[in-house]
Amino acid sequence: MKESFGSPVGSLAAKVRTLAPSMTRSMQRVAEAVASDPAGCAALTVTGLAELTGTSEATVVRTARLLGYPGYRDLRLALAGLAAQQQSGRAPAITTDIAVDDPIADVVAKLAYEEQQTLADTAAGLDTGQLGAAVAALAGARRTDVYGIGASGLVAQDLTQKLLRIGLIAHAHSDPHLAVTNAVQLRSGDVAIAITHSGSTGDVIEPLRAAFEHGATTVAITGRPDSPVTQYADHVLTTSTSRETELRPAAMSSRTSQLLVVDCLFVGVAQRTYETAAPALAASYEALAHRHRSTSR
Amino acid sequence: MKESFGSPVGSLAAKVRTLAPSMTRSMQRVAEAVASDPAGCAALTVTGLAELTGTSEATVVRTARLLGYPGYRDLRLALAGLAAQQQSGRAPAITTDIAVDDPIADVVAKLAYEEQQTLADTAAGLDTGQLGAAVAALAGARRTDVYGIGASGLVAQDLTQKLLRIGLIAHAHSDPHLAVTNAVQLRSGDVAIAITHSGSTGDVIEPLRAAFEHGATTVAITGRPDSPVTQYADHVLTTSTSRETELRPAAMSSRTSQLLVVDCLFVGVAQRTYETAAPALAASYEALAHRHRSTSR
DNA sequence: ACACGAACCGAAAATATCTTTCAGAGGTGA
DNA sequence: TCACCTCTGAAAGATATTTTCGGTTCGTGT
Repeated sequence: MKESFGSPVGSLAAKVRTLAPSMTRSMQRVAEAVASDPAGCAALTVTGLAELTGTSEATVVRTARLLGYPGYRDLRLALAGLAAQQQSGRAPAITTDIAVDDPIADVVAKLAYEEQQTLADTAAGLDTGQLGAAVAALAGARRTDVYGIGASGLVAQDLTQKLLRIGLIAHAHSDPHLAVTNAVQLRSGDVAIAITHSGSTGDVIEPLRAAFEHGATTVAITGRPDSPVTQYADHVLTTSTSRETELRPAAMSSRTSQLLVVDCLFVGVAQRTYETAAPALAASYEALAHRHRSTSR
Repeated sequence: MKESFGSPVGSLAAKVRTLAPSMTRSMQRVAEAVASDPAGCAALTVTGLAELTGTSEATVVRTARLLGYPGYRDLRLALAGLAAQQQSGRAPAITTDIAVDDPIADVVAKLAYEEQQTLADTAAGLDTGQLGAAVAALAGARRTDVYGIGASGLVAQDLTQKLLRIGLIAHAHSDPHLAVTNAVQLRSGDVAIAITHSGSTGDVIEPLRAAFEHGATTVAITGRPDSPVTQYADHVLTTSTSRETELRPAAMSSRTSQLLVVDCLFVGVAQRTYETAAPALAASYEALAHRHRSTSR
């Protein structure tokens, strides 16, 4: 650990210019090659660079020394660093929508970027007071019912799976009739959660309303804090709504957003019930282990 | 495969995580050293790194190979690049795990940050060649079956819902018996997709195998590119594996990662079948409209 | 013009670094 | 317990880098 790498990297081009006059002709050729294409040169060995510049290995090493590195090896390392910086400095520029003719690599980048954006927006817009209240209710609930339909139905199931894993009693409903029938069984101390992006999915509002009227604590996870579903919700958790495009329907970003909220609920509840949650998690992990074929390791 | 050198540099930590389980003990030591201090390791020779990790040169080289570089020299170059990037990119603040006594606001921030990280890692690690091949197969398939169990089952359903929306024929199976019974109906030109984080869930492997043996095009979405499931997969899509903690089980990040892959598949297919996909999307949107109560706006 | 010396340059030797091979250690399943 | 198989590091082998050293060029003084 004797040596920090050769000086602030960005200055390489400048250093070449400064030192150029004091260089011999062949060294100048090497220096210029290095300055004009750091990435390319980083891929070359001494011999390669010597050939490229029409000089010898010795000259390459001399140049490296002159530029302030102990030898060619270290110059090369610095070059790789420089190349990486240039690379990353290049614009993120993924501002445009996904187009029909985008190459697949762009699709991946854009989708990832947009979902990241959605997460950031959701986290920023989430009311921690409401979240805390919902967590408290869940942690103390006798049982919990979750309503969701379509894409939101999957989120409802995700939440249910998680809660079951830490020993709580939870059910997900996507059949509106069954949901209502179950909702009327709820009473004070129980929790009902409705998940709907639009906030106006009748099939989800009805069961929440039934639960609300029977005295259960109700929670709505929706992208529209002013929508009908919030009428019957004691606590409203707002998901973010991002601009939807033809190739990226709203369902996609709302799902990401809803899942983050659900995760927050889960972790919050797990914290509050840590004494029972931790062993329950461990137990369910154990139980699954034997369902996996032994792998290569 | 064309793959330029050492792939997008930022993905190194992620690659270490996905590959770690398939590594031997000593290789893991090396990989961990490299991931935790890229800059430091870039300054070391093979011998130095071998000594530091208490292993041999051979092991260091083996590790470099496993990480996808032709040899240690190239790993070292990539490391130097990574170090330079970190240097300039200055790390964000939230590094610690979620603790039992974190206030709820921190939980939100940390979860959002970690999921963003997961997305970035996944995007970086995704092989666009494989993805493109899978998309092509899906776009031309007579029918598609998707297998997934537990948390992955929800992802399977999500994919199915999406494909149905653009007019493709797709089914999600979480019952292993039914899945196999259906799988043997598949034939050349059909597609079967298995989703499993561990890659060794027997109940998901069996149906994929059946489909594979009956000539269907098979795709595996897994976090373990070397796991049993890939034996029967024509195309392997790798999801990222992030460090799991007690309060944030692996299922959480694997789900995020899987969903991104699924979204990419969907958008890719929608692009390829735009002529039919666009009207189908519009139609399903229309069909749902009347199920929503009119809102205040 | 010629001789001399100093700096420059590259071929090849010397050294350092990286890669491969191989045989023993340690573990696993029958 | 034994056979088998994988993991591991020591050492041999291959490359890459650095150093040495003698030939060449170019400028300078006579």
